[in-house]
Amino acid sequence: MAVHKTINHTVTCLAKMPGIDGDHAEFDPMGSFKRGIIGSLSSTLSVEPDEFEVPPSPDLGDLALPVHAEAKRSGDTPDALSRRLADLVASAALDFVERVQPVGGYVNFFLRTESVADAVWSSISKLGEKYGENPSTPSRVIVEHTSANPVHPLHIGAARNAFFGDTLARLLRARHKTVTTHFYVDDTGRQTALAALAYKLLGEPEPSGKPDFYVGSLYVFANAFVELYDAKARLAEAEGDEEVKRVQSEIDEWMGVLAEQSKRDPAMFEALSRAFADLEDPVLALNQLMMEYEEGVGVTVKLVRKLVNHCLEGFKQTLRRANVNHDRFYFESDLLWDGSVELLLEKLRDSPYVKMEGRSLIFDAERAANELGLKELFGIPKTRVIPPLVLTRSDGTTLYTTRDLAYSVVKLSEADYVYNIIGAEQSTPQLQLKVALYSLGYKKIVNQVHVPYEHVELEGERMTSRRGRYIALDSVLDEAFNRSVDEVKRRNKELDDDTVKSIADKVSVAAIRFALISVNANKKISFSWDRVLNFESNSGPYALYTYVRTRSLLAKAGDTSRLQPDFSWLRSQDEHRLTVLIARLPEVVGYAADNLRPEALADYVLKLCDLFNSYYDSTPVLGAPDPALRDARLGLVVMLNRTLSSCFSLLGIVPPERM
RNA sequence: GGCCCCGUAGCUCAGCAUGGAUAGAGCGGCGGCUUUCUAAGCCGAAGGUCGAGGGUUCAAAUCCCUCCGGGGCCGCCA
Repeated sequence: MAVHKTINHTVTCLAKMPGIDGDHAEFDPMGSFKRGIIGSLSSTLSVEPDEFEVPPSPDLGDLALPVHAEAKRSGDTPDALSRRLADLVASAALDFVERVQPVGGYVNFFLRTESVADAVWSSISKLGEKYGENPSTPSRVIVEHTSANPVHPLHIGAARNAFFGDTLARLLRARHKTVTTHFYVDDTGRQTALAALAYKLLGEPEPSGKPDFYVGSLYVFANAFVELYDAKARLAEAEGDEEVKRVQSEIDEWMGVLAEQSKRDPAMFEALSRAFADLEDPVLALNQLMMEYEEGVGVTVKLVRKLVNHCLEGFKQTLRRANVNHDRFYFESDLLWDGSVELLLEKLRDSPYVKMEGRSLIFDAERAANELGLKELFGIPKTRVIPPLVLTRSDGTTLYTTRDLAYSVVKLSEADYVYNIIGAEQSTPQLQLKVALYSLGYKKIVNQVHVPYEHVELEGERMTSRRGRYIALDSVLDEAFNRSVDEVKRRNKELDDDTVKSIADKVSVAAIRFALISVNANKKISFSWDRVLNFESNSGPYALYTYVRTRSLLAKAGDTSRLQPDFSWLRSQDEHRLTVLIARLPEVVGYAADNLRPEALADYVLKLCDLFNSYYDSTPVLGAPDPALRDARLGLVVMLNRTLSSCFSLLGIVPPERM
């Protein structure tokens, strides 16, 4: 076909131009156009592809090259320079450039719809579901995410972490990185010991109900009983009215927690209040359990691992439901038992930046950072003071960050880059960790990045797992599912129950993932049901709905596999804009992955949907007045369908065939 | 007190990395659209001292400084 000759001609031409990577042209149509333009300017000016901008309005073109800076360098006026460059590009008569226009210091390029569509069509024909991938330098990457303490169900805040990490991993794979996702199981801390203590007191029964919820209940009770014991002891020794008042209010607070939790699980409350009352000293029992687990004492190891695995089983069920995947669960305790932590502690004890204070070991991160020039290396201001890091408790047991040092060494031995999705409140310890490891000679730690995210708040307060005050991801999934079932039934009365459920399942996950991923990670999210159950514009379900419209069109069109559209028929503004936007997917993927900003992809999806829905409303596809026009529009729908599918797969959502 | 993050329309958010062309969406409110491919949709009008003030620049929501408001962290939680 003539059309296909044109495509191949365009692509080969680009591939032969200096500095153009043939393989890359196949992945990134827009990039190849930029390179083509750069080629036509090369006699006068050297331009990088990323100097191009997207004009603020499509009326100004599809690509813009700002020349203010160059004009300043060369002593030209921006106006004169942009006119000169525009003439240069025009005289090159690039077949994909419809028009070049110099406007106030910019050179604006209007691309030919047909050329862009041909390039995307060719790319999609070759790549299929890989369209959107944007290869970069290959490297091994570990993304650690979720990593919630295995003592309570995943709440909606942990879900934000999980969705962010999972989406980032998908984006990095689209950059052709070799990605391994890790869930770091913090099974050695005080939190786990609390739940384990309660579990032991009950005689290690099989959990009733979903296991992570069962463990979560143990944890809230254990924590409350221990806090109460501790507070009461302090009350006995409290001096002065103010002190007494303060401790008393703490006691009231924990009594309140017990009351709330006992309503949820009266039987467990009864059993545990007796068991804790019988304990001579719960704090002592707790510390002993913690110590035994760190030392690897057989019965304790069995107990804690059993409890932790119950909780992880619950996590896995929930995460599977939400399409979140982890390649590996890494147990923190293993690092203690195989001597990795001790090895690091030995090195640290010899470090000039470490000293004993009282009975605990302290690392002077500020001095280390200053003497080794690490603030500059890590890109933080010189004025930022890094507080000292406590490495061991007075009883010799380790703290979270200390164990995390050993874990970081493991991760860096297995990957070139490490992204840790961890709450913003841990910025300081994460920085201390980098300084400590660098000071011990682990220079590769510069490649470990703490990716901070802010919390999901509940009615203006932080959710607290310790007090049992949180919204579980399971509850949100359930609620969204029920709501989706209603909506699907209302619109599709003829569907059988299984189909309805299958659709509702996809819609609900899309709603939640989309809602949480579309807000920049360093902004707090205030949880509201309205937000996560939003099925209208700017939502996951809206995007799915748009996709379903394309599905439905394609299904009605019959077999499109041999479609050979002549895109010269695409002449409307909407068609042009849609085509150009579709062609931008690879660069959006590149941007989102490289800048750790998955929300950019969500934003892109919404733009595509808005444009298409408006087009759909105004323009008949199947009923187009001419068969060739129909095929061209159908071809556009095929490309949009492919583009949305690729986006969904990157966002971890699965589109239904109808809804 | 020191440090980190946030502050854009009534509400929820894009845009800020690499300054650039009239600051964009959605929700809510207002007014319309369904004999036509799924109305979870579309179209229209309204709504902004980009927290405040200074500075750098031909050009600042974007960079720098100060201040205000909210959140977080600051020695044995994670």
